[in-house]
Amino acid sequence: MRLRILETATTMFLEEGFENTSLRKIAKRIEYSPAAIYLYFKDKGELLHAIHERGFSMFLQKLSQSARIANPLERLEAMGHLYIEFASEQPEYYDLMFIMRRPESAVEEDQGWDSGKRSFQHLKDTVAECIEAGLVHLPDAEVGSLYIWSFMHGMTALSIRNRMTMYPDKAGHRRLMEQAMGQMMANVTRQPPR
Amino acid sequence: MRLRILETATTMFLEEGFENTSLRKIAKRIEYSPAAIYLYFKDKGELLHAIHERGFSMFLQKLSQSARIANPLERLEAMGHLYIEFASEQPEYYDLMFIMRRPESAVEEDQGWDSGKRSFQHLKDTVAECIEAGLVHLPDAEVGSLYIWSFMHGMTALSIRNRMTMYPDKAGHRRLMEQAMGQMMANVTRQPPR
Amino acid sequence: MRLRILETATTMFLEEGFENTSLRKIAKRIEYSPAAIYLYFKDKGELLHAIHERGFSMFLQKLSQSARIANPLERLEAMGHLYIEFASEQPEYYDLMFIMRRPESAVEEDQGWDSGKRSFQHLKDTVAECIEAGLVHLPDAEVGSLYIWSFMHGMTALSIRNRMTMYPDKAGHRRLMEQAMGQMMANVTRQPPR
Amino acid sequence: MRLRILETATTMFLEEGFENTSLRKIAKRIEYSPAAIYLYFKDKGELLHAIHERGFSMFLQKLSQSARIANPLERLEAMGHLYIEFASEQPEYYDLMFIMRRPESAVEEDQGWDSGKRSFQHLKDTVAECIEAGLVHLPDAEVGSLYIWSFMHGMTALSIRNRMTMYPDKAGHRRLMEQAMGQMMANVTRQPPR
DNA sequence: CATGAATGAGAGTTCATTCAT
DNA sequence: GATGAATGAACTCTCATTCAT
Repeated sequence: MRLRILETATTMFLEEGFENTSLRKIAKRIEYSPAAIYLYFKDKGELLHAIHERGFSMFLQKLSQSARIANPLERLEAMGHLYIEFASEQPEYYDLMFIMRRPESAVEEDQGWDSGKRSFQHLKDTVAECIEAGLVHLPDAEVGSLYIWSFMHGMTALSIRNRMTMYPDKAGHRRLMEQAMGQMMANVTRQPPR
Repeated sequence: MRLRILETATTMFLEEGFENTSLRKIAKRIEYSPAAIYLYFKDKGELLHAIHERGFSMFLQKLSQSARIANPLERLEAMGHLYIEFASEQPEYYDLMFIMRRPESAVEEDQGWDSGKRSFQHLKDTVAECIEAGLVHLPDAEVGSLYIWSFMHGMTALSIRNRMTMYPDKAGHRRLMEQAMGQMMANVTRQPPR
Repeated sequence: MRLRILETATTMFLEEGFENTSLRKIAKRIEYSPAAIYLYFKDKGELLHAIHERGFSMFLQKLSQSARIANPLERLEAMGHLYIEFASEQPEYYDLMFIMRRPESAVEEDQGWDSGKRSFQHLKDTVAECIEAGLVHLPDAEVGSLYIWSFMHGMTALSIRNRMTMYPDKAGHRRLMEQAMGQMMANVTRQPPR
Repeated sequence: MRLRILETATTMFLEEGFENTSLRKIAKRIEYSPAAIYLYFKDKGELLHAIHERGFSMFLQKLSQSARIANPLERLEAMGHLYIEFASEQPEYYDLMFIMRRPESAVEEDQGWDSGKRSFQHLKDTVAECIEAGLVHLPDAEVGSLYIWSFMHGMTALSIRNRMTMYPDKAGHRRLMEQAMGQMMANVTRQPPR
C-alpha cells in the first residue's frame, strides 16, 4: 500500500541517492510490479512530493515537542536540539526537504514549501519573544532567525553531504554539532555587563 | 576546447544537477559531437573532477585576497565577505564544491577534497589568531571555526537551493546575508565589559 | 517471446559472430524494441548462455538416440553419424558450442561446459567398451576418444568456418565427412590378422 | 613502420581477441596516432589481410622444413609434428588463419586462401606418395588427406578455443596432441599381416 | 487491485575513419 | 611521414511510463 511504497522509496533515496533510485528498483524491492506504483502516485514527482510532505509532517511534529516550554530561550535551545536530532535520525528526509534541488516548477509556485515557511515563522516568533524578553543579543528577529537557522542548516548540510571529512568519525558529528550550537547560543545570549 | 566544455558543463550541472546533465546534452549545447568530449576528458567523472578543481582554485584565489590583512579580526571579516561574494558570483561552482552529492567513491578516498581541508585550516588559523589576540568570544578554534563556516555555508546553501523563498527577491539575498553575517560577527566579538 | 529471441539471436550469432551481433540488430530483426529483450534476458551474456544451453540440450538429445544400441562399435559409429548430422543441421549451434571464442570469464569458471564434459565422457565410455571388447585398435580410451573427437570436430569446424573451399560444393560436405569418417572407422577397427 | 604495426596487432589479437582489438588500442600501444595506421593500411580489413598473409608465409616455411625428407611416411609424420609446433607456438596466427570467421566477401572470392589450398595440396601429394608406396592404409589420397588434416585441425582448434578443459593443464595439451597423433599414425599405417 | 508486455528516449562510451595541417 | 581534432554511427543498458487485460 501507499505507505509501504513511501517508506521503501525514502529508504532507497537515502541509500542510493534520489537520482539513482528508479521506480523499477522500488517496485522490485517491495515485490510489486512497477506499474502498481502508478495506482497510488501519478508519477515519480508526485511520489517525491508525498515523501516531502511526510517528511515535513514528521519534522513539525518533532519541533512541536518544544512548544510547551514557556521560557522562550529555553524553547529556542530545545528547538536546536530537536533540529539536530531530526537531521541525525532522518538524514534522508532532511536532505530531501532542505538540500535536494527543487524542480524549477516547484520553486516558482513555491509548492510544498508552506510547511517550510511555517517552521521558519515558528522560529521567528520564538526569537522575537527572546528579544522582547531581553534574553538574547539580537536586534532584529528577522535577521536573527535567518542567522540561527543558517547556522543550524549549515552544520547539518555539511555533514549530510560529506563535507565534514576533516572529522572522519561521522558518528561523532552529532556531538560536534551540539558543541557548536552551544557556542552559538553562548554568543547570542546577552553578555552579563561585567 | 577544454575550457569551453568545462564552463558549459559547470553551468549545466547547476541548472539541472550532475545526474541530469548528460554528456550528450553538453555536447549538443556547445555544438560538438558527444565523442569530442572524450578527447579532453576520460569520462564523466574526470570532467566533474576538473570542474571541481577549477572551482577550488578560483575559490582559494578569492579568499587569498584577504591574506595581506594583518589584523586577524579584520581578516576574518574580509574572508566572510569574500565567501559570500564567491557564492553569489559563482553559485554553480559553489554548489558543485560544497552542496552537490559526492560520488561514494570520492567520499571514501576523500578525493579532491584536500583543497576543502586547506580552506578550513586557513579559517581555523585565523580564528585561532583572533582568539589569542582576545578579539573574539570563542573558547576554541576548532569548534569556533566549524561554527562560523557552518553559518556561512548555511546561508549560501539555503539561497542556492531555493530554500529562502520567504524572501522572494533573490537578488536581495546577498544583502540579507551580509546583514546576517554582521550579526554573527557582532555576537562573536567580545562584548566590551561595560 | 523468449524462444523467438533465442532463435533469431542464434541465427545472427552464426551469420555475423557473437561480437558483431548487437541486441539492437536482433531487436530490429524481430521487430521489437531493444529494451524488450531485457524483459527476457538479463544481459547479452545471459542470452548467449541460454542459447548455449539450448544447443547442448539439443545436442545431447541427438546423441542419446544411439544409447539403445548394444554393440559398442555400432554405437560409436552411430554417434559419429549423429554428430555430423547435428553439425550439418544446426551449424549455428555447433559453432556457438564448439568453435566460438568463449568469454574469458566463462573459461575460468568453466561455466556451462559441464554438458561438454558429459558428452566427452559418454564418448570415452563407449570407446572403453569397444577396447574391452577388442573391437577397436586403440590402446587407451583417454587418448583414443580425444583422437576421435578431434577428427570429428576438425571436419565440422573446417566446413562451418569455410576452410574447405577446395571442395566448393558446400552441400556435398556432408557426404565427404561421412566418407572420411568411414575411413577413420576402418583404420580404427582392428585388422583381421591375415 | 609496417612491421611494427603488424606485430603489435597480431599480439593484441591474441591477447584480447580480434573483435576487442581496436585500431586505437593498437596505435596507443606502439605510441603512434591512430591516423598513422592508415598510412600503411587502407583499413582494418587490409591490416587483417596482411597479418593473414604473414601467418601463412610463416606456416608454409615451417612445413617446408619437412620437404627434404625422402621417405613419404616419415615426411608425413614430420609434417604432423611441425603442424602441432606451429599451432602451439603461434596460436594467434593459427586462429586467424584456420578458425576465425572469414568475411563473407573473402569466402566468395576465395581470397587469401590459395596458401591454404597449397598447403592442402602439399599434404595430399605426400599422402598419395605414401599410398603408392603401400606405407599407409588409405585407399584414397583425397579423402585420406582430409581425414588427416581434420584430425590435426580438430585437436588444435579445440585447444585454442578452450574446449579441452577436461585437461585443465593447458601447457600439457601439446604432449596430448603428440600422443593422439601417434595413435592416428599407428592406425593409418598398414598393419603387418600377422 | 494488479500485472505483463512493451516502448521511446536517452544514458555513457567506443569505434573506424577522415581531413586539414 | 605524421598528427590532432573531429565525427557519425553504433554499442549495451536503464528509465519512466503506458495500456490491454
